[in-house]
Amino acid sequence: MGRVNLEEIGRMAGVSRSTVSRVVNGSPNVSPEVKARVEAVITETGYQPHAAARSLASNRTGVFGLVIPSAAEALFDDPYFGRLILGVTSATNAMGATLALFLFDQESDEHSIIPRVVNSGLVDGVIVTATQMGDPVIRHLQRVEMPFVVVGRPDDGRAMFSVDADNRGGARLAAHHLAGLGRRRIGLISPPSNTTAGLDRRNGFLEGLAESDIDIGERIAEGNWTEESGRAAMETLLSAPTPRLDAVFVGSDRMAAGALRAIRDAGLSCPADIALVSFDGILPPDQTVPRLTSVAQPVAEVGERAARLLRTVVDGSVTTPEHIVFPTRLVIRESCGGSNPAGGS
Amino acid sequence: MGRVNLEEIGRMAGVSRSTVSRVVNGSPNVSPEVKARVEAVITETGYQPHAAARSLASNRTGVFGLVIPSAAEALFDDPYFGRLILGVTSATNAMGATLALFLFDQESDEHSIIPRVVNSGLVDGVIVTATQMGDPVIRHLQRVEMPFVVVGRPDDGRAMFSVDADNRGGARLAAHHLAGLGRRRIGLISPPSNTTAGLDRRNGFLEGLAESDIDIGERIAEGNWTEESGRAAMETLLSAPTPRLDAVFVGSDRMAAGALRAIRDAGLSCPADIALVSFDGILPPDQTVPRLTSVAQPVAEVGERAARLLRTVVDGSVTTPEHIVFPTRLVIRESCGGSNPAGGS
DNA sequence: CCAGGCTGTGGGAGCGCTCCCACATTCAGA
DNA sequence: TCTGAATGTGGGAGCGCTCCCACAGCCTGG
Repeated sequence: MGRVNLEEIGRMAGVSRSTVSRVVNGSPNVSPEVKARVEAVITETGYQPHAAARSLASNRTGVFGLVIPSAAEALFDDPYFGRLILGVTSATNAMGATLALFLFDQESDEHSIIPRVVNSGLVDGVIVTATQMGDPVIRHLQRVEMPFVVVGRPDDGRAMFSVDADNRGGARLAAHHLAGLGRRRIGLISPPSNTTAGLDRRNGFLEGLAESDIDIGERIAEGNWTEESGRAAMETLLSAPTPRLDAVFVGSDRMAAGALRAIRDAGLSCPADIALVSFDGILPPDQTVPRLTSVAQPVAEVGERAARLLRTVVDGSVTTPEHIVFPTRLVIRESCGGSNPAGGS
Repeated sequence: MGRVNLEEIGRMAGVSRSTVSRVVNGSPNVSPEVKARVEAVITETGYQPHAAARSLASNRTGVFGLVIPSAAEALFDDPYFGRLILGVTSATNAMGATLALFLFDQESDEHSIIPRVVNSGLVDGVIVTATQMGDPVIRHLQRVEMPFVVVGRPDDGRAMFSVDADNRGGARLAAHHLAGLGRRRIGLISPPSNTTAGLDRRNGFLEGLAESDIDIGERIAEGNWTEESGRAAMETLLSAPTPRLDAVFVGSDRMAAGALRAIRDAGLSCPADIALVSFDGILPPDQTVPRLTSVAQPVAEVGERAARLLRTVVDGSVTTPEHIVFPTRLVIRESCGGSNPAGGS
């Protein structure tokens, strides 16, 4: 079962290299009998086209890159990236493509790897995630005209493709929900404001509060996605002068887990003293007490869609920038102290 | 900055294609002046060798595969895989290689993807993880003579390379520790026994108990790595006829989180009523109350080592199977109720 | 003084494909 | 009947490298 090539398959089937190639690639204009004969030989020999030869000749590799810049260490404690990868691989598997993963645990990696990847023809295109605003990776990709899709909302989004969840709308929902439960002294633990996702959740929430005629006053703190930062932020909010807040929106599940600890450590109860709604809907529900009411975003679907969109960009069937936004929805559990029409989980 | 090739670089530097190739690949027998001249042109043009052309000619791709078969969905809730990927990418980044990720969320993927990957010359070799005993993937890799390294202890390990953590030794430590704290009615929540890691942890623990002259009796249950299975297993142990156990070893951090919930739900306290030691040392400590005493394994190091080992296998500098085992160590926190010499965290 | 080795360089061949054009055959329409 | 398209097939060229051999020039030792 040593490697065979097109020529050899052709010899065995009594046709030429070209005809075998046409069969392999599903080109038209091959007679049914010949096609069947060639396919039989292919199955019999277990023939697989040589990836390098194919991509040298055709200038396509069938490999997509997934780029996760900066702070990889911290990121992997968040189930978000696992889910995203799962979504992307599910799409690439389905379309017979291969996923190459590029993580930068150090700034230096970024500068050495990006040029290598981009100029060596290793990948047909890349999916870029989790970029901070003004991230140089995106500018670099634009400059060299490598096809790419951004996961998230790019800060300068006119000239590129992106797939995002409706952070703004979801955060508004959270505000309305807390207001609807009668809470009035509502606080916010915002995700980092140097990311568009962070900004959108923050602004959407403030917008929602405004619509409910609630003034947030000074009850704003900011975290950096980590559990510890959520705890610290909650502590800050709790130490503010009275009256104490009676509800809080936390910009991510992981930060919410930290915030819950701070609430408990302060001798308070969630949801009785402080109602909490978070964002992501991604933590296994039973991992926290009480279980989190959270705005759920469809992370795996985002990844899947990004991969499929990238393919259309790569093969040129779509050329005008598309911005796909997935809806988010409020999943009500215990931490908000509100009603749960559906019965939970 | 359109693609330039070797020939063109050569023309610009006044030398031949071959000489440029020698410079790029660091071959000897290039005069210093010529080398400097060529390097200048390369820097100036930002030249990068074309990956496909190179691998077509040399039969090497510089791409390593990481294969994670079966049950990907569940797996990504466990920080284990994130850490492993981090370790692997850190090594591949350092050696200028690229990582291709192969996840099988469905059995069917496995059968369609493995042959494609293996026969298309897409990767130089693969790292295979988390295989159940008797997994066909490994046999397939052996049959086609694709270089590979197993993460974990292969059930039939004589003829292959592997990198593992000392599951058995770590579990023995756990047994000795609980025994040393004076606990006598000790139970076990074992990881699945169709994995070598599960078997090793189970056997190591039983071995440690035997060395401490403790009989485990009927106090054994088995989980499947998930938090929920840990909860269910603990429930089973607690519902057994008296006398109730006073300590338990849980085969993974995630299962331990579930077990803690079962203990709490039964109105019992950890560590006062039941001391608990788990395995992995991978969960952020503050994620559980009380914080877990756990046998820590160096997951990222395992991944890093596996990648480096794979490279030596691929380039033929190592040919006799090597089995690398990383030591594990007991990290004492609160859940065992024992002394913590180092003061925590 | 010359055979035989090293050193540095150039260029041919070929890796296994895809792309394109050439060509044979068939078939429709004028 | 003949022209011209549609259909099916073969083969040349070339993608950008690496590998290997050829060869010029120089140095060494008998």
